[in-house]
Amino acid sequence: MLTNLFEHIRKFVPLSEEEEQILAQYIEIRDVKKKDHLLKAGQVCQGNYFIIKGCCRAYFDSERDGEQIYHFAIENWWITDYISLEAHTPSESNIQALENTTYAVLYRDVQDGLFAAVPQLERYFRIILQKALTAAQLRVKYIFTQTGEERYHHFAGSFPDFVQRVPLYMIASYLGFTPEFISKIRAKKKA
Amino acid sequence: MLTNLFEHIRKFVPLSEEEEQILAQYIEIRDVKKKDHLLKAGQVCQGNYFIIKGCCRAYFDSERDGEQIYHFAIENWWITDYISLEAHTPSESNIQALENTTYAVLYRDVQDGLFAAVPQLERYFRIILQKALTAAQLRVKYIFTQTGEERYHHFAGSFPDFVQRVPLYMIASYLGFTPEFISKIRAKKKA
DNA sequence: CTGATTTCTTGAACTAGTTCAAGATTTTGA
DNA sequence: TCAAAATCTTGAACTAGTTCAAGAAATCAG
Repeated sequence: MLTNLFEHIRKFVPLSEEEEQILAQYIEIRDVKKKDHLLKAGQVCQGNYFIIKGCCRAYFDSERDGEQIYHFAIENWWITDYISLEAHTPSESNIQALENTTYAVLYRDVQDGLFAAVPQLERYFRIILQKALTAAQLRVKYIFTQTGEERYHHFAGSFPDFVQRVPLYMIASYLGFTPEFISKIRAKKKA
Repeated sequence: MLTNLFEHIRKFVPLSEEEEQILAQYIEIRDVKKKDHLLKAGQVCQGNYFIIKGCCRAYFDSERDGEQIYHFAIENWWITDYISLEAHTPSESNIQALENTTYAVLYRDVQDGLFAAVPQLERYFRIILQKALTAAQLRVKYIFTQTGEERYHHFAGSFPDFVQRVPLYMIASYLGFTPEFISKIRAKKKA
């Protein structure tokens, strides 16, 4: 069940079979159905979620324009609300399954114990976080230097899987514009 | 000279005096004058910069709208181009001093050696990166849920130091709009 | 298989923020 | 101390993307 996670970790740091065993004791595996929530606004986020099978989105409800999606995750991606996780404050965002999903949870309150037992996991997360930060900076770059149309084509080119699996109006939300606008872009392309 | 850095590290992990000595051997201290570059587009970014005294910006040249600033740093902030640093590819961005600046460099190629010598620094960077990622997610949130006007007031409220130290047109760039627009916002407030 | 729900499309009126251009003010370096 | 450079302001014309409204198409649960 945790094979995905073990392999993902091995891309960055060594991990023996004994260490796999230890890790497994610190991790909880869960299932959610499509549309169920891994985290709801108001709850304090308790951990980091690794998607084993399925697809999720993280979003907040903004009074102005309904839901604003800020992150997607599919197989082998981590997803969480760092704001809530770090500050121990109630989350302002929701994490929801877009398909029936199996995921692993690493709870915040056991994380340091795990790092003490398997020190190179501290390194693994350092590397993962650095990659996530790189991606976040790149995202800001694209938001500011590309038009909506360019951003849509760029995203569709970079993540064709998402365009398949996720409704277009959610991609519109993630990219920061309206579903109507995405429709108009596509209409243009056919012509 | 490295007192700032040592204290910053101690906010997150313990650090003995012997470890300070070791760390100091891995770090290089540099000075740049206002307007000089810590990193220029085209160079491969070689390390992570910690601002001891001064103020810098990171930006790329976009053909569409001139310079796009994606990060500022003042005393006790780290700044680098993770995209270039991580992929070992020529940077598309520039890091420039906005004041005469003293900074510490941790070079990529000695970083692992340092972590081996002082393991809790791996943890320090994990924590720092998590905070940076949180900030980056928050930034995307604000970009998408607030109007330009709200974003300006929010930024000015959260980072009054920057509004003092950095020209307004650079803040406009960082927030993703034009200097003219920021002028109009301020004109409105006075009225 | 079928009605209900979810997702996608289209068009017309609209607005937040841009662009261009020019002048005013502030800061800087020699 | 003063000219040059950098920064900030203002107004008028403009545009990328929104909003609203309504219908069409696709998907889903029972």
